[in-house]
Formats: sequence, C-alpha cells, structure tokens
Amino acid sequence: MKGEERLDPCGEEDLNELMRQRRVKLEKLKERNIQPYALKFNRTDLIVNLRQRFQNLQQGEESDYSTSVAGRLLALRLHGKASFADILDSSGKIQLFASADQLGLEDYEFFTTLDIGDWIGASGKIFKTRRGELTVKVESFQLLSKALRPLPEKWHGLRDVETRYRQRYVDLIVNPEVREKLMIRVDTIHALRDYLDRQGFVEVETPMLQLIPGGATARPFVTYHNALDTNLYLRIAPELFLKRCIIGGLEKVYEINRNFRNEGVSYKHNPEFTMLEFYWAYVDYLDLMDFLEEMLSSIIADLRGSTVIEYQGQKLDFTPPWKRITLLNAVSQALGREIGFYMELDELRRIAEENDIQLEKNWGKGKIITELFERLVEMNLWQPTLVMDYPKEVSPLARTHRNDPNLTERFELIVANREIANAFSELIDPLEQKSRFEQQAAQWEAGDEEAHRIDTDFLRALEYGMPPTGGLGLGVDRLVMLLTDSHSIREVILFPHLRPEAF
RNA sequence: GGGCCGCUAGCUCAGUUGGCAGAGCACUGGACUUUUAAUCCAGGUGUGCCGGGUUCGAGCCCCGGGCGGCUCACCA
Repeated sequence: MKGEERLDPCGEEDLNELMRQRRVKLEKLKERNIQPYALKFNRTDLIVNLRQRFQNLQQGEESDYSTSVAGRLLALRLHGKASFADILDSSGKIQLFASADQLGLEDYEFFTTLDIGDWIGASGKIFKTRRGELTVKVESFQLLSKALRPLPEKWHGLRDVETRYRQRYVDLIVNPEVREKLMIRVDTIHALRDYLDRQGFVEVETPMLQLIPGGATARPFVTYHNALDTNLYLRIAPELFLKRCIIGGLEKVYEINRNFRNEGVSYKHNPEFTMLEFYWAYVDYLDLMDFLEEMLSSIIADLRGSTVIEYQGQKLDFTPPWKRITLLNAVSQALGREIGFYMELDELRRIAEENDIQLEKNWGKGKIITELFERLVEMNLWQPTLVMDYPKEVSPLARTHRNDPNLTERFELIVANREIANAFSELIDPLEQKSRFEQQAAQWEAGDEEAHRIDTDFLRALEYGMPPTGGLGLGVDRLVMLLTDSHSIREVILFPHLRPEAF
C-alpha cells in the first residue's frame, strides 16, 4: 500500500508537498474573489468537431470563427509572455495559445498559475500554428474547477494496475486506451441490441433479486429483505424468467444485464459480469448456431473492420462457417481412442484419473466426459469452435438430444480457450424438467453447492405449455476482451472488484 | 485457497557486499511571445506497504501481516 493511500482522502493533515501547494493556490483564489468551482460554462464546440471542421486550415492561417471549448488542462508550456496549453474534453485534445497581448497582464498571470488537472473553459479564434497544430487563441478563459491532486506524469502515465483499477477516474484521464476500450464495449453492447432489435426481439428486464437462484450452476450471493423477512439471492442467470416470458407468448425476448456469481476472481472472472441471453420460440439449437455465427461475424466486421482480429498476438478468424465438433468426438480424438456412454463408469473414471482429473464420488459418466473435454480439448481451442451435444448430466435445462438419450441439444462457442456462448434447444417438457430438477436436488443433498434447486413456480409455468424454443447466453465482457485484445476482464470493466482498500 | 513475483518521492523507476535514500517527469523560483516530452539556470521532494526480530548500523537479512500481479485449482 502506498503511503499516500493511507491518508484520509478528505483530511487536511499530512498532505504531500504538491497537494499543499494547490490548497494554498485555492486560498489565494478565494482571496481574489475568484470562484474556483464554477456554476456552468457555455461551451459552443466539442473538440472533435473543431478538428473536423478546420482540418483544411493552412499552417499559420487564422479563421474568423470564435469558439468556446472546455476541458481538463493536461499540459502547460510557458514561454514568458505567451504560453501553450492542452485541454482534453470527452472527444479529444486541443491546444490553447494564451498571450499577455490577448489577455492583458493580469489575466495572463492567472493563466500561468493554473495547474495541470484543472478544468477550464476558454474562448477565442481558431487558428493553426506554424507547426500545423490546431489551436484556440485565448481571448478569455475561466477556471471551472480546481484540482487539488496532481495527475501522474505525462510520458509513462499511470501504470500501476492496482491504482488504475481503484482510481479508474485517473486512468481514464491519462491513459487514452482505457477510453478507447470503453468505447468498444459501448459499441459492442449497442451493436448486440441493435442486431436483436432488428430481428424482432424485445428487450425485457427480469428480477435481479430472486428467491431461487436458477438458470446456471454457480454459487450465489445471498441478501435479506427486511419487510418480507426472507433471504433473496442475486441472480446467477436470467434464464428461468426469460423462459417464463416465452411461455407468456412473447416469442422472441432478450436481456443484457448483470449476473452475480459468488466464486473466484481471476483474469476471466469478475463477481458481477454482463450477460446477453435471448430466447426464440420455434427454433432449435441448430438454428441458433447459424444465427450466432451470422450475428457475431457481422458485428465484429462492423466494429473492427474485418472478421479476422488479433488477440494476444494470434489471429482469430470469425469468418463463417466456424468449426463444428461434437463433444464426444472431440474427447475421443484428443484421447486417441473412442469413448462414449456405452463404457462402464469405472473405465471412464480410470481414464479421467490417467489425465490428472480429481474425481468426485457423485460424478456420473456425463460429468466425467465433460471434465475430460475441458481438460483435453477446451484449453487447446483457439479459433472459434462450436462444440455440440453436451451430456444430459451437466445440462439440467437443455432438451434431450433427438438421437441420443445421454446427450442434450446444447452447444458452446469456444474462442481462445474460453467459453463465449452457451446455447440449447430448451427443455420444454414439464415432467422431464421436474425429474431433472429432482436429480439436481439429490446432488445438492450430496453437497454440490452449485447444483440447481427446484423452482416450483417455473415447473408450474412449464405445465401451461412452452413452445419449442432455442435459448442462448453470451458473455459480453469476454466478447469485449476479444475485441479489445485485453488479457484481463478487468480491462473491460470500468470498476472491477478488488479487495477493500485500507485508508 | 496453493505457488512465484512485486510494493522506494505526486508518477515511472534505479539502488552495489548490510554503511550519508537517488534519477527522469511533475513541483517551486528565475529567463524566454509559435511550443507540443518546449528549452536554459537554481531548488525541496520520503511513514522505503505495516508490525516485530537480527545487527554498532536494515530499503536490503529473518518472522508475521496487508494489498496487487501472474499462475494452478474452481468457475462463465
């Protein structure tokens, strides 16, 4: 922990030299009746618009256009009676030119005492310097907000990852790529919504607080509702509520929102993460594979200009069609021998042990085969791959496979060794769903904290009749990681979870 | 949770065998009216993550703790 971090951030004592200097300046401003925290500023132009409008201005040429810009002061280059400054607004940077000639001596002196980090507004004519830099010739300016803390230095910026995540506001100021990644995230979510809206899906909002955390295998966060005197769980997935929407007749629904899972934190896991789930009546998982291929490849092409992107130094090719394999074939191939449900449980257990998998006693054939897949195949899958037909044992909400009672009509999209999407032909038979829940309940009794719990209302809903439906979930953060070439999920989440900071 | 690594000035980082705690940027003072990592002259940066221990002497060695990164396990 840095010494400075332990200070009360609002305290007046024990400030470092730079912070003391700024507080002294603040007092001097007040003595001169200068309000250091302005009420408002009438900005006329966003910096990006000025750059576009005056891109053809000649070097040394001055326009007759007078602008008012505002932003944070990021650099000051003092040259005696004339100075340059850079300010940053939400759209970009622009240079200011301030001189004693233009401002008069008193205002010019004030300008030179501004600190890097201060917010200012400035008005004047747009011109281009002899060096070709678009610049505002400041005729008047106003301090909008005084900064009491110094910013990190200009070349190296802020590197310390802990400070970058804890004080993302500073990261956003000094590291332009943070803003760029955020904008790719914004554009990705917008593109997903736009694509689904155009296909006639309706976006719905389903409960974050749930009595029974369902729709996935994961440990939930627990909270408590005072008036109802009951425990509630932060949702681990919206799945069961979105299916209720399908039962209600909505036909094509989706939700993009947060899920919460009370599990480990790592470079690909944050306790809260953003998930897209959609449900589509009358289609099966084969339709969904085509749809996902088309949706993702077109969004990636729109956003990145190509369906081939680079991730962590390697190419990722999203050009359809993607490789499709069945889980059983993939495992068989990796093992160099045919495996399947016809084998005895003991034999599968032996193969798992030979491959360094720590077995648990209640695991059946399906779970063991899935573990083998994750260990032997998934960690080697780099290019987008659709893995089909997961065992029923690990898929309590998916429809039984039309050709094999041990399997379900489920696929996952694996890219760069990680699961990006998970989808299936939904199980719509209420009686079969009931018995699947009961099997899960038995696992729960046996100590599996991630086993699915029986959701009686969901079974009741199914009994009213659910049309054949395909459903898909997509990890938005992980998709954005791929699109921004980010190694860690923390790079694509503005405020990732860290251990509490000790002040 | 396990293993490995890191924590020194506001920021980015050096620091020899255990022997006066440093550099660049930032900051302060001075010069400078077209710079953009501005330049030139001068100057001060400090709870060495915290707490113990060893030692004449600890940023450095030992023990305990904190936070972070990577990685393994778990998971999406």
